Amino acid sequence: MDGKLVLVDGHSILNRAFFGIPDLTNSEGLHTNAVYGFLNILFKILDEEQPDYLTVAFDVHAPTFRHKMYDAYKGTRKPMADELRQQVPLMKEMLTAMGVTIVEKEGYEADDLLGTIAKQSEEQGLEVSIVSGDRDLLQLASDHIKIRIPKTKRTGTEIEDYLAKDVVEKYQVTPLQFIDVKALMGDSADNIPGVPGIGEKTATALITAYGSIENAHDHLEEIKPNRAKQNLSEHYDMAQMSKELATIEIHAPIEYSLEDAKLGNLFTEEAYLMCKRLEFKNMLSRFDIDAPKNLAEEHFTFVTDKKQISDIFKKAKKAGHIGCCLLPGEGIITEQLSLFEQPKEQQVIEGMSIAFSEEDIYYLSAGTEVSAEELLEEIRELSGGQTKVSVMDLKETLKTLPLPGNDRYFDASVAAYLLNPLKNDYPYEDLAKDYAGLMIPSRTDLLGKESPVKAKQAKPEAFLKYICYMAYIPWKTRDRLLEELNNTGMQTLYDTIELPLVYTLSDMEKEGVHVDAEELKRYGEELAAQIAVLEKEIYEGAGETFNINSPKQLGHILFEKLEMPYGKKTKTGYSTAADVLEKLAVEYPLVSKILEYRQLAKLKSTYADGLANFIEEDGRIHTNFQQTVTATGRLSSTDPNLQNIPIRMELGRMIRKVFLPKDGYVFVDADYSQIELRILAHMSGDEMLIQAYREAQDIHRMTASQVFHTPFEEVTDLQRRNAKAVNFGIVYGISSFGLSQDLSISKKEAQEYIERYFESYPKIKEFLDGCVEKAKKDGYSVTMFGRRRPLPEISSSNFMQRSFGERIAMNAPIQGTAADIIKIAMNRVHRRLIDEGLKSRLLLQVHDELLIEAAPDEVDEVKKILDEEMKGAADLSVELEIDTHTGKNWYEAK
DNA sequence: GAGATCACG
DNA sequence: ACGTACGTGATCTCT
Repeated sequence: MDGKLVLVDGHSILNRAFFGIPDLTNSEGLHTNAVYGFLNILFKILDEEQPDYLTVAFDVHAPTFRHKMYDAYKGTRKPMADELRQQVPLMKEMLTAMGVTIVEKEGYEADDLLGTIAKQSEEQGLEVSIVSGDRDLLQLASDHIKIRIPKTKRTGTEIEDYLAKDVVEKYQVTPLQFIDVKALMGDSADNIPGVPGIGEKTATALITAYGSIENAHDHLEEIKPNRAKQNLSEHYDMAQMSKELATIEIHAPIEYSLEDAKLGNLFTEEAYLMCKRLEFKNMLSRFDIDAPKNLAEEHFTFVTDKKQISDIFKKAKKAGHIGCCLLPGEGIITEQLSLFEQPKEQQVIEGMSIAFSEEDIYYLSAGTEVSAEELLEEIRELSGGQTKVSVMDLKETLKTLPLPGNDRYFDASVAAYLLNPLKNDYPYEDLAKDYAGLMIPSRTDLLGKESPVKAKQAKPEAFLKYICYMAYIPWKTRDRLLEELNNTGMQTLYDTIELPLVYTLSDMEKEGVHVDAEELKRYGEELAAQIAVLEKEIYEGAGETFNINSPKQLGHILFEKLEMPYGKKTKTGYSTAADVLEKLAVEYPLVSKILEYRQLAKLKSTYADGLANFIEEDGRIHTNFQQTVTATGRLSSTDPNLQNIPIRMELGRMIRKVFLPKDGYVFVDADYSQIELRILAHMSGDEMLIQAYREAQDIHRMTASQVFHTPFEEVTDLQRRNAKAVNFGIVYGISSFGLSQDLSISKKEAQEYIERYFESYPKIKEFLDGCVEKAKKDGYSVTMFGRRRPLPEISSSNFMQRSFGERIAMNAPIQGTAADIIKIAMNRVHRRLIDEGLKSRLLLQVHDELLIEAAPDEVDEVKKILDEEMKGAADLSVELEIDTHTGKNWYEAK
C-alpha cells in the first residue's frame, strides 16, 4: 500500500495555538483562539502535503500509566488553563464536523497512539508526517516518518521538519538514542526527572560515545567528566526510570482503520456552521458552499406588474398562511386629503415580500405600477381574512401597517426568544439554521452595512434575496417554532402573554411620552454651570488639570500624586468606583467634589443632553421596548432607555419634572409593592411570610425581628435596613460575600444573618434549594407561567461559574414570574383602555411600574382599571398590592 | 470594541 | 480555596 498519512498531536497543537494566539472570544463568550490556531496550522499542513489520510490523536483525561509513575515521584501536573480546557471539546466537535478521524484511548497518551499508528503505517509502506509541538516525538523519526514542528511567528507559521537524518544532523544522535539523551538530561515540562547534574551537553556526549544509557553504565569507568560518572552511577535507577518515561509506546493495543482515516472534504456544512458559530469569519472563504443549494432561492422573484401582483394576492389568499416583510421607505408622507380633515401621517412603503409556498416567494414593488397604498390595502385585506401571517418582527411590522391584534399573526423572533432567551439577537439566518436546517446568507453577507432601501438600487440581486428571506423564513419556520413551544410547555405563554404584548408595546412606542424640551435644556444648563465650578475646584485641589472622566488619569492623581490609600484594584489599575471614593470622601474634600462632579456629569451627558436628542417632532420621546433581550423575561428599553430615569437622588429625580402628560391630561402611575417577595412567599409556600403579607405586616421589620431575635416593636432602624438587604439578597440568590459587601460587615456576620433567616423561614430555604436542584437536573429554570431560562453554567466544573448558575437558578424564577405578571397586567390594562373607549393611554413600563397618561375625567376609571388588572394579573396565596399616584409630571406621580 | 462607571428595577 | 450579589443600557475613555 502506498500513500501519505498525516498524524496530528491534538493537545500539543491546541496548546501551541493557545499560547501563540491572543485570546479570542465569540459573542457567546466562548474562547476560540486555540481552535482557530489549530485550524490554521492544520490547513497549512494539508495544503503543503496533500495527504491521503488524516488522523488526530488526543490524550484521555484520566491519568495515564506514565503519569502515575511520575505522580508517585513528584506531585501532580500543572492544571490546564480553563480557557484552554474549554476548547478541547470544541476542537473535537469541529474535527468531527469536518469528518476527521479522532483517536484516543484510556490509559494512553496521544504520543503512544501516534507512535503506534506511525510505525504500523510505515510498515505498510506509507509516508507518515507527525505534527506536534513536542520534541519528544523526534524519537519516532525515520526515513518514512517525518516529525513536523510548527512555530507560530510574527511572519506566520513556520514548520521545522525532521526525518531520521535531520535528527542526527541537529542532535548528533539517532532518533532512538534521542530517548536516552532525554532520559539523562530530564525535562521538567514533560515530567521526566533525568539524572541530576547532567544537562544537554553531557547527555549528548555520553550517548554519542556509548549509544545508550545501559552501555554507558557498562563502561562507567571510561566516562570522562568525573562528575558525570558519579551522577550516572548514583542515579542509574533514576536514569532507567526516566528512559521508561521518555519512551513512546509503539505497540499500543488500538484499533485503527486506515480506511476510516481517508481524507474527504473537510469543508462540510456542519463545519461551516461551526466556523460561523465560533465567528471565524476569514475561514469561511475556504468553504465552497457560500452559494447555498437552497432551492427556494431560485424562486425569489421581483414583481412590478400590476396584474401579476393582483394574481399573487389571489393565490396567497388560498394558501391560508403567508410570510411577509414590509420594506418601509425612508421618510413619512403627510397627506392632507381635504382642508377640513386632520392631515394623516402615513409611513410610505417601497414594497413588500411575500412567501406562501416553496415556489411562491416574491418581492412586490410599489411605486411604478402599483401604489404603496394599494399594496398596503391588499395586505390588509388578506390579513383581515382568515389567512395566517408570519413575520420576523411583528412590532416593527405594526408600525408601518396597523393590524388588529389576534392570534393569526405570528412573530418568529419572539417565539425563538422564548425557546432560547440567551442569544443577543434572532436574525433570520439563525432561525433558518435552527428550525429549518437551512444555511443561508445573513443580512450582512448580502447587504453589508447598507440599508435595504439603498441596497435595492446598488445591488438588486442581493437585496431580492434579503427581502425574500425575511418573508420566507418566518413562513418556513412557523410550524416548527410552534411545535417547539408546545414541546417545552411555552405555547400558552406565547399565545396569551407574549404575542398580545407585541401589540401593547407597539401602541406604547407609537404613543411616546411628552418631554418639555426647553425645561430640559434649562436643566442641562444649570448642570453645566455647576460642573464648571466643580471642575475648577478639582483642578485646584489636584494641582493640575486632567480629564476627570478618565478613571486612569483620576487614579493617577488620587493614588499616586496625592498618595491616598487605594481600596480596590481593577484589571487595568486603581478602582475609582463610587463605593471606593465614598470612603475617601470623609477625609478628602477633593474626593467629595469628584463624586459630585461625577453625579452631575452623568446627569448632563446621559439624561439632559442624551434625552434631548430623542425628542421627536411631536415633542415626545418614543423609546424602543425590546421584548427579546433579557434572559429572565423582563423588557428592556433603548434609544433612549426610559427605565433608568433617576429617582434615588433628589438632584437626579428633578429630571422627572420634564416628563409631562399632554395638554389637559395627568399622569397616573402605579407600581407593585414588593412583588418579588410576594412571589417568593407564594412559590415557597412559607406560612410565616404568607401570614405576614395577609396581615399587611412590615416585612422588613418582621425579618429583622426574626433574624436579630428582637421583639417586633423594638427593631431599630439599622436592624430594619439590614433585614431589608437580607430580603434583597434572598431574591438575588443569597451569598454571604455579596451580603457582607452590601452591608459593609464581615462575611462571617453575613453568614450568620443568612443562617438565622433560613431558620426562621425553612420553607424558603427548601424552595431555593429545590430551584437549584431542579435546575441542575433539567438544565433550565422555570417561572410560574412556564417561561424557561437555560442554565448552562450550573453544571460547570468551575466553582465561580457554577455558583453563578446556582444564584441565577434561585433568582430567575422569581424575577421571571414578576416579569410575566406585569406583562399580563399591561395587556389587560391596554385592552381595557381601548375596549372602554377611553382616551387615556399606557405609556411606559419600568419592571414593576406602569405609567398612564390619563384624561382628567377618566382618572378614577384609570385607577380602577390599574387596581383591578394589576392585582388580578395573577392569583397568588398573597394579595398583589399596588401604590398609585397621580401628578402633573412624572416627579409628582411617583 | 472593551472596560469602567453609574443610572434604574 | 476559589471571588460574588439578580436583571438591564448609555456614556466616556482608550487601545
